Amino acid sequence: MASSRRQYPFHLIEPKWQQAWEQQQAFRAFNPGDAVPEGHPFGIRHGLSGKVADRRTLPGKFYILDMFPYPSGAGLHVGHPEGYTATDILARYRRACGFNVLHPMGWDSFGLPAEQYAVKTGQHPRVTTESNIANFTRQIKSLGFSYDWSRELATTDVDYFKWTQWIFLRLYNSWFNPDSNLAESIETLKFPADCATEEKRRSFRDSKRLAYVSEAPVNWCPELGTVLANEEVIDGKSEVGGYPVIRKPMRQWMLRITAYAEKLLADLDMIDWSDSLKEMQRNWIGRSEGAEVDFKVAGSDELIRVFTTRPDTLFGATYMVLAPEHRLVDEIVTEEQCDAVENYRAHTARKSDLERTELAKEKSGVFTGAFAVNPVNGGKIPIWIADYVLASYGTGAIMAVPAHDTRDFEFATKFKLPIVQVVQPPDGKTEWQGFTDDGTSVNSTGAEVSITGLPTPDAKKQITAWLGEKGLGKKTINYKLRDWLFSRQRYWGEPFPIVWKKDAAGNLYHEALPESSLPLLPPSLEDYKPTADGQPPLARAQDWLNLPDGSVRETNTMPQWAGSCWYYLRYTDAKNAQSFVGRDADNYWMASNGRAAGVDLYVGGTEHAVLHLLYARFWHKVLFDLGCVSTPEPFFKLVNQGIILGEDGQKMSKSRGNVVNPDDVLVEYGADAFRLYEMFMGPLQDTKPWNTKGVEGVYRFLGRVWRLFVDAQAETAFEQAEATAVTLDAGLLDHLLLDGAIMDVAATAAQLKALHACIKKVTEDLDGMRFNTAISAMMVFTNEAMTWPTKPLSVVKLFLQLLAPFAPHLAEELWARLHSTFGLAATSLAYAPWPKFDAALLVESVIEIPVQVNGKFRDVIKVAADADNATIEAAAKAVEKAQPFLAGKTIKKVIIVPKKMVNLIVA
RNA sequence: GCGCGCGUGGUGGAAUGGCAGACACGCCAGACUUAGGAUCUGGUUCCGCAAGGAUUGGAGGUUCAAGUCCUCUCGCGCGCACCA
Repeated sequence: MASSRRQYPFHLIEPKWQQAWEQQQAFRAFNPGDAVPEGHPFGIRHGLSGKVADRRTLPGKFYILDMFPYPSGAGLHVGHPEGYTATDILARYRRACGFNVLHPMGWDSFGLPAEQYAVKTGQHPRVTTESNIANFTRQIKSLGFSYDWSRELATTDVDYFKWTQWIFLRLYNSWFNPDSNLAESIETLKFPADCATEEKRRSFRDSKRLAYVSEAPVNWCPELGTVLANEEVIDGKSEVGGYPVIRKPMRQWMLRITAYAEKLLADLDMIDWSDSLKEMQRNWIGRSEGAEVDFKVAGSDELIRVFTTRPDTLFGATYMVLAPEHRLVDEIVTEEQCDAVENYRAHTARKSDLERTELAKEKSGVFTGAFAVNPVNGGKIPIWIADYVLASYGTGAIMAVPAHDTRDFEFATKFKLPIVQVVQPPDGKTEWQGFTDDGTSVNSTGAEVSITGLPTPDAKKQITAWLGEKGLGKKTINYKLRDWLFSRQRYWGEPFPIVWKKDAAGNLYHEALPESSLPLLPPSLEDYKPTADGQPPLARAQDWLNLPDGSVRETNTMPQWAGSCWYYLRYTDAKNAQSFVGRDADNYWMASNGRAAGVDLYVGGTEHAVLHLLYARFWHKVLFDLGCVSTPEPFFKLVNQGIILGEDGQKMSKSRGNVVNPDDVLVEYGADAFRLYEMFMGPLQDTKPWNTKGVEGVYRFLGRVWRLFVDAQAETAFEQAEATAVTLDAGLLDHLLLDGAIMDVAATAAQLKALHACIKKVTEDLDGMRFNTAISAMMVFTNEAMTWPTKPLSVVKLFLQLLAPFAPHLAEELWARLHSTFGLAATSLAYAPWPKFDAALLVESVIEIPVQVNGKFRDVIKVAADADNATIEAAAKAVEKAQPFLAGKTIKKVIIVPKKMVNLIVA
């Protein structure tokens, strides 16, 4: 701090305006039906002051959303405000353009760290969470973001998670009807004829719900005493602490996201996300088209169904592989092979999924002793088990075509299994062994069917059709996407509104609580650890757990993703007590704006490219099918901000000691400089290193803007007054006077041109989210304006409007001073109409045109803007610097691009 | 391995197929100054005294004209990764 003199008194200006905005609720967004308070700047701008707004009188909406943060104990890092600054600039810009802007902030506040702290200290997670939220709020507010804080929410708010639980009940009470291709109420489900008893009907219904129960292996960490999400497990160890994690089957709640695989894939086409992001979602969904084919087991009635994307290679199937867990393994294994198979299965069962994939570069497997019959040619092929076939994908069994599949090729090579060519590569030179691309079928003729000679796509079609006719197989689509494991054995999450009961036969079954019983609060506990026998912490609360009628509550809680799946909807109607979101609010804020629909702009880190964004799209689509929301997609345009690296170009981390704390930067340079620097570093989407010298650069720019407006002598007086003042308050700013060169005079043509060039550039760059070049345009303007002997009021005023979204505090202060000095009516800068540039002012009468000789730049000529080609050609030929290259040569051709350039082609 | 993206001064980065390096950092020189780590002015891609030449990872190509379009290649980053 002591290192240098302040460029300008941001330490007084910034708190002053932050308070003013808060007092005025300047950035409150109004819903249809809201009364706009008398004198609110939004009301004044739009003629709604003191009136009740409705859809007809409200201007068009613009919904700009940040991914809400998890309020960690570490506080904000410089990566958070990068996206927040970008959205804030755009929110302020859109407001100035006349939109009704929704720009909210909230907290993704359930989560493991607060719970682990609770386990260690006994401190209730809510206490930790609230103090972290308070710290995040302070930091975010100190940056001057124009959030509508009246809509603030936290996923841990009872009024919020009540509705998260409500949405869960909607999922629970719905099924996906393949005929309508929609989620529907479970009441519309038709029972098959054999569902005679209530038990059977219940079990059938439960098997169709979008939220259902299954036994699935989970990542259990005995040391931490908790289950971890897949993304919390790295190399078989817990991300926190590095303790071993084992796979353990447990009763789990699942959400049937796979029912939406096709819609989640297809609807990517209607939204404006980056190609790479869409690609990540497509990869995750992993659609693949192929066929299911049934193979008979020789000497048995059993059929083994395989999935293949290459039915055209069926004639080349020389063996078959089942996943070790495949249910038919026990049925078909021969006595001699029994021990070997059992050993192998036991061995793979001990491996985690990770070990099975990453460590098993070398193929392994065991022969079962059984054989299958290839349906196309009757050939007997051996059946193996191997862990390179996954039980969870396709049918858990494959036909192996070693000639044309890399994995099968490796396996066959290792175990000396036959390799038969059935595809000829298109060019004769390519080796057919291991050739996996399209080619022409060969050696593919059987007694009943032949595809020899057909190109791969035709061969696929033909063989699939034949299989279908014979009832041996059919065209199938498979997805990598799995159903979503939705339960966690934790305390600090939403409890499931579910109870367990026993039927007459003593079988457990689940039942939803009625909506009227929501919210279901978690019990208070002394100890947040799981029980000794591994039950989730909620099982400790006996009073809570056991209901008077003998039923028992579900003890799992929902994962952190649950709350973030719908928070953007709640923001539109954050205080609604009757509904998760009101129909009018949803209709207004999520309306189409003439394009797809939903949130107009969503900005956040790429780490949520798949999980959060896929989960939220899924919930949204279910709610859409059920008629609860009006749009099929939640987020129309999505932008990922890049990562900010440390000054050393490395990822910021405590251990490297290269973490930049926004609080420190703010003390030294102020919020406006911080915001400006975050945007000036480079394109929003890029990864880029922090550089404190760069902050100083934009800080100096703000200082130049300050000196453009403020009288130098008055500033010296102000500094002396400040030095002797007992208390520092904004009143000291009244010592400042505007620079005398700012006058209410007509602007020169050059001044107007500089201004309007700046308006044009800043406007276009804001529309394209090119913040760095917009800032550079304002620097260019300032550098030029510094040289002006007089600074016309009309020009510098408009410049402040351009600056306002970027450096709102400084702009507001100078705006207010300008208005008071010239006796103008005080208007709110935040709602002042965005300036329009006048293209006529940018037109030059004389323009410079580059002259090239043989495509090489030699000089520029100055000609009238409307000069004809003959004039330009003559001028170009006369250019002095071109003469040495023209001498003694004939000009063969002259290329003139009007107003752009001249190219003289010589021989 | 597959997919996506990116390679421009000492640095961050600009450039609808038409004057490469805007703007900023850093550096150099000067002015003001007791002082400068404030401010202001000028310079700053490389080679060359200059004229001029070279130059956007590398090699080809298309074009009157290529950082920009095409092909190949090298390097970096991200994502997925035995998905049949």
